[in-house]
Amino acid sequence: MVKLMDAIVKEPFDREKQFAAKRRAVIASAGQAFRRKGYHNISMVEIAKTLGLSKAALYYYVSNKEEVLFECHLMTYDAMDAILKTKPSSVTNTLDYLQALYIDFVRLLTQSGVSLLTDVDSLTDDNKAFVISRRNKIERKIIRLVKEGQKDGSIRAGDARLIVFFFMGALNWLNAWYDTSGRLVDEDIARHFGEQMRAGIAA
Amino acid sequence: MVKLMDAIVKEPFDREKQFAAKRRAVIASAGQAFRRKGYHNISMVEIAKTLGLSKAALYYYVSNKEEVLFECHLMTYDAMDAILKTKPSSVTNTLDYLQALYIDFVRLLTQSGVSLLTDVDSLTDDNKAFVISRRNKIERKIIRLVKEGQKDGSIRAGDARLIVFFFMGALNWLNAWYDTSGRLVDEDIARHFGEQMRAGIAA
DNA sequence: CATAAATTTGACTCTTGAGTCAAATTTATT
DNA sequence: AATAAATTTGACTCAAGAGTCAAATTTATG
Repeated sequence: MVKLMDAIVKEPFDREKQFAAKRRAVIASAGQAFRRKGYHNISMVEIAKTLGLSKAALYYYVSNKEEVLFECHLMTYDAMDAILKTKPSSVTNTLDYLQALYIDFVRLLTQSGVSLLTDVDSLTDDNKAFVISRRNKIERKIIRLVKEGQKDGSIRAGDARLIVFFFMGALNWLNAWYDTSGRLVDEDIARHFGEQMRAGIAA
Repeated sequence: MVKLMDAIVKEPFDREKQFAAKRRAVIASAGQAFRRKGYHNISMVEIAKTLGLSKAALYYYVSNKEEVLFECHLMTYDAMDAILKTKPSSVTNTLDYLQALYIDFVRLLTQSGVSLLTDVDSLTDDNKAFVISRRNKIERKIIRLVKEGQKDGSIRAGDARLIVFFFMGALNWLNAWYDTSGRLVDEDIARHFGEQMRAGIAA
């Protein structure tokens, strides 16, 4: 068995970096599993074995299962925030910009290992609240963009919240079928989703 | 506490009907709970208490938890099949028909207690396969419709499968946020989703 | 190559929740 | 009211999986 963890060794040998990197690898790998089978259908032992570790070793990097789920969510929202920081490249209108963002979101979910997790209800109340607030923050940002687009005439009228829920739903659902329909090319999905999203809201 | 089960008494007194009705009530109530908190975050005891029963009584109607989840899925797909049986009312083109179907789907999810369940991975392999095959059947039917629409010129070109995944995703995701955003009116959601779906695929 | 810190492990404990069952209770019917 | 079937229950068993810990092993560095 190839031990995933071996790959991560950094050079001058910084213990903290090493540890942090392995920890990240643990979270990421667990995230994959959570997405594929669901949080409760995957055990810590399985997660450990996938990485070539024993359960006890896993707990050296992580203090409990829920923490892992929590950090998975954080990783995803960090990545989305990063995309949202991108400024509109030039004179494009809001619709164009929104479409570009959306395509980046799709790419994030298909190409990187990052996934939009669902099992929010399995989180502690505190963590759940935190994760939801981050999601809301992103949602609000996009809603604001839609409203702008409605002002500058590039996006058609209608409840901005519903408009956003619709296409963000399509995005969220991606993870549910993406794994199992291999014959679709990532970039094709991104392009197509970008177009269908745009057509759905263009003025 | 109001015992939900009391409401269901039928008249001439048919034992089988009575039993079947209560059983359905159990499944439906459990389905609500599954949707709200997730299959694994709700115990059989909780489901029982919601109905004013003890766990043991619950097991009089149902042989195990997984069976309940399975039947929830079946109920949903039955309802969707029923909608899909609706023939296009008159001379409308395929796009109009598809939009009408879609609006009915949204209504199904917002107005009735029926919900699109996610925890497919918590099912037995057999049941999982069965449920997925039913979902695929529905998906294929809709894909076929899209292709028809592309032929008759009402729907724009593009990979029919991706087109369907997109708007069905928006639909699936409804359940995730619907509960918690009460200020939206059901019929508004249906109308809006219908429009955005149509605009996204119209030729 | 000695050593101290970092990492890993096997073998545990403990909790939660699914599922069972014999006995108690309720109900429709005579 | 008596009774037989249907329904409900309390009090169990059992398995799975999360989390712990002292001891063993590996590793970077002098």
